[in-house]
Amino acid sequence: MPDREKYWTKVWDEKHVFEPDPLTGKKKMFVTVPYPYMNAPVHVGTAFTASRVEFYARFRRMQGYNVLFPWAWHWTGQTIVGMSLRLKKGDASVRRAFVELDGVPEKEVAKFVDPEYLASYYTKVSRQVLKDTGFSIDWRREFRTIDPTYKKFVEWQYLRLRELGYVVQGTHPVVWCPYDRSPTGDADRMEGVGVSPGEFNLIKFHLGEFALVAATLRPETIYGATNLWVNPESEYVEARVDGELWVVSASALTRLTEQKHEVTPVRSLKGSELLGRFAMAPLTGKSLPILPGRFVDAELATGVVYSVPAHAPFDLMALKDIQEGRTQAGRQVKELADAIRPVPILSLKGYSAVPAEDSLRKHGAKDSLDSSLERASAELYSDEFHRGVLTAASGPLAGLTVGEAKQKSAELLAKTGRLAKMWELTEKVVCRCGTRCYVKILENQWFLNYSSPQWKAKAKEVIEKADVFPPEAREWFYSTIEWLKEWPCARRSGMGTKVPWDKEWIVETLSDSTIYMAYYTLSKFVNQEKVTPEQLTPDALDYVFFGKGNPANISKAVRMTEKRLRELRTEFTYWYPVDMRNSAKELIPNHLTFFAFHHAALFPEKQWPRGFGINGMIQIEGKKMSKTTGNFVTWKGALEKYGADPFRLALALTADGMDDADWRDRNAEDAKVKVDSVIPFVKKSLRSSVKREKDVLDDWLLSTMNRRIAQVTQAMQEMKIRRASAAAFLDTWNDIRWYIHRSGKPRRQTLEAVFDAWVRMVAPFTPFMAEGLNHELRGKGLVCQADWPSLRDFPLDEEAEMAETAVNRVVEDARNVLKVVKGSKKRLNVYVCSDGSRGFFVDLASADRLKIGSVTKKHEASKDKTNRTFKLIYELGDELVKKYITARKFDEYGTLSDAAKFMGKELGVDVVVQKDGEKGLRDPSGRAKGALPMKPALYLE
RNA sequence: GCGGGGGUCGCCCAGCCUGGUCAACGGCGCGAGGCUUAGGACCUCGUCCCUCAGGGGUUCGUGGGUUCGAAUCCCACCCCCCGCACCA
Repeated sequence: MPDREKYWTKVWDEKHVFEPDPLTGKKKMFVTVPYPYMNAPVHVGTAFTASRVEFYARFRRMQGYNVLFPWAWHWTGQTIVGMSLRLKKGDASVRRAFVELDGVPEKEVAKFVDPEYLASYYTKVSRQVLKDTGFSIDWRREFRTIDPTYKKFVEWQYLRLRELGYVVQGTHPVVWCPYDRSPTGDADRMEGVGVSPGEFNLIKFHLGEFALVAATLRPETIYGATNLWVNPESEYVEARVDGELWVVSASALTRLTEQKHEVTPVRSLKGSELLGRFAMAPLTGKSLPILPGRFVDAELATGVVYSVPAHAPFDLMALKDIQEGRTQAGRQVKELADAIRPVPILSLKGYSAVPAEDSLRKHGAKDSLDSSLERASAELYSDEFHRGVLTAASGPLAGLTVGEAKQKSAELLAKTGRLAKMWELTEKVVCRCGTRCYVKILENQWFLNYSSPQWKAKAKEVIEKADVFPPEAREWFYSTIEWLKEWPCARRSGMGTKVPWDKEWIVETLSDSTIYMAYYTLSKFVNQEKVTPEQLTPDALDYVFFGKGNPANISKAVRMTEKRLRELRTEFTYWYPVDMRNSAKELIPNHLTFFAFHHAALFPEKQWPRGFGINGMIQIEGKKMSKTTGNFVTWKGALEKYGADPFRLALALTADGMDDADWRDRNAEDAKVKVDSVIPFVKKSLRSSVKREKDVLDDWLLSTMNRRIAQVTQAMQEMKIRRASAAAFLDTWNDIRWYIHRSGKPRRQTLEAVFDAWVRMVAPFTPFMAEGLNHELRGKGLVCQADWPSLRDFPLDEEAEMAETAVNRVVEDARNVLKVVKGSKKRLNVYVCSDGSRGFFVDLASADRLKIGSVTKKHEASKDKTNRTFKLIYELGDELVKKYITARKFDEYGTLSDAAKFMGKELGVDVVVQKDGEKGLRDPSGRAKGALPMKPALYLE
């Protein structure tokens, strides 16, 4: 860490500048960012999101707000525990990620088998990184989400939510890992990401007194069934299921148990024992042979399927496997298979009568285990679903579309009593631990009832009343609120807070982080050891956060002084509500909306969040950041490579709105060069400056500063960090450069005033450099505590601005001409328009359309310029024209004459400015009379 | 599929809400010149096409439409990104 950064960090620290306490009468600003999850060190994505709040915090502080920017660490949940576990089991990829991507030393990794150690290590590293980056955080309020006091807070929150009826119990199917004994979300899966439970139809085929139970998603094909498939190698069972006798795979039986069916096994048998027997189909009454299907997965649904070879590539192929000898079969079984012909039951344009045959030909599968059959099935099914119509072969389903027939067939089957349902995964799902998952019905789970219309309405109100930056994000919140249903808010495993009334469960991590911002007001006291976990009873917290109850009695009950208790309350009411919460857009559909829901439920309107800031995701060198591809940059890595200020500036300049931010080394290097050259530039400029009276250029620069300050202020208030930082850092710099270039002899007093404002404008972005520069310019005080630049110090001067515009327009026009004109030219004649022409322009621009006639009458001499003048009025634009009309004192001729030397230098020719209508005019080509206001005539010779 | 956001002159991106000031801001890259012992950095200019007078032509995903006038408004279509839940 460079000395400059170390020095100023220490100064900020010693002066406690970022440790705000309630100050009566001072306006406050409470800004937050979601705490990062400590299964990894913070990375540039975290930095991007958090830096937006950091810039905003520093900006608001300079605007005079008492700003609180706290920080904490997210430890709760399954992920950290899961990673520890995987490491313990010797998973090489986790270890590699720790060492190679996160940069953890080997001897530390060894200790990561303890999840709390893992999290504490990353917390330690990340905290230091944030400090080194110069974040203006009040570290006195730091906490981890497994702290006993935090748990007290969450317990209290859930007790109250439950009392309000927002926590309900329910029974739902989940993707389940029997090894972890826990639901398996996408993040926990090795295979089958995105797969969710679906309901399969179980169709019972009579097999003696038993039912051979086949599973299908396509009951509408029942009329095309020619046979049944079982896997000859797999275990099957005869069992009593919900009072009936079923034959299903052994695996199916355990899963049926998990789905709350009543199950008693009778005897097991091998799949092969079923081969060659016949089972009777419902609806059709056909007797269908049971054949060996090697593709049948006993772990999926019932391990029995029925065969529709006309429409299912798998079935047709499996049949051919037997017929062509690829599947071993006894003679009797083979004869049965040989006799089977596909039975088409729907017509499909673009296919022959047996679509599965076409499909097989197209995809060229070699046997029924060929993986291409997956694709073939999906494609054929999609076509059939969208375009297929059931034929007469389907009896009562004839004429229906596949979608309609699906429903109708299920109804018909249900009527015969030969339909049951079973939850199943449409694709194989494997847990990170390597265990195959299935669907389990979880009973008596706890849910947050986001379905409640009243709650939804209130949450919507929270968003409606808050600022949302950028405004496009608002719609996303509304649709999320509409769309949210019951959210399972408790889990069996992982770190976290136990559900206070049901200690078997742990509050799920997205649900324990919804109102914790309130806890920052308390954590200060906890860290100062002024409050213990035991004191944070629900009653005490009711008082602190709701103002409920009698503080005298409560303080006695929890053995805390009443004064202290009231202090906690004061701290909360001072800081709340949250004024700005910023996060990446991916959190809109969950965390940020939950945050709105929970505040709506628990707090009165005046404590609802006031502002939401949303940013895009981070990309690295134009590609998605990803640990698996190694396209990953840690915050620490970037910080050490470029230094705090360049890192911050590069982040600020990356992106605005919900656009994805692209982290590129080049940009960071560029930012470093820029940051490093500010102070030398300022020093050099001041050295070259002179003490003198103000001229029009000084007025121009001061006026331009006014506009920059306004622009930056506005952008910051709208969380347009990129725009703000670009204007503050780069555009202002260019303005100053232009002034120096244009003026030749910059005025010292002007530069001093401008630099003084500039250093304050860039301070939120590059605070270390700014402190250093401020120290050199002012010699004392801290720029982070200085006032934000005031517009009043930089008067607008429209005439000075117009003068610069006039000069630049001439230079631009002349360049155009010089570019086109061949031959060497020595002298540029600039003819400013006559007063008459100016009067005509003014009258024409201010006249309304109908009175143009009288204007032209008044200005006989300028009449033939009417069209060109109108065109010019359009070209200049309303704003400039208005300015021109009001600026009576503006002297175009004087301005351009004064700038003649400058223009000459820029253009490389002598510039002579004259005014049309003056006597002694030198006008060899007769162009002078064509001059218009802000558009002098030019003549090169 | 559903929901949200986008597609702009080599690249990144501003403009779009509130139509004309838009060949379209800014940055990067590239080219020329300056500065410098040299390089880097820095400064200036140029960077869609044509043009010996400040002009003209063709552009803002595609195709239509509204309008005197559309990057901006309307309709349809194509493409990209994000989210879609027992998980941070």
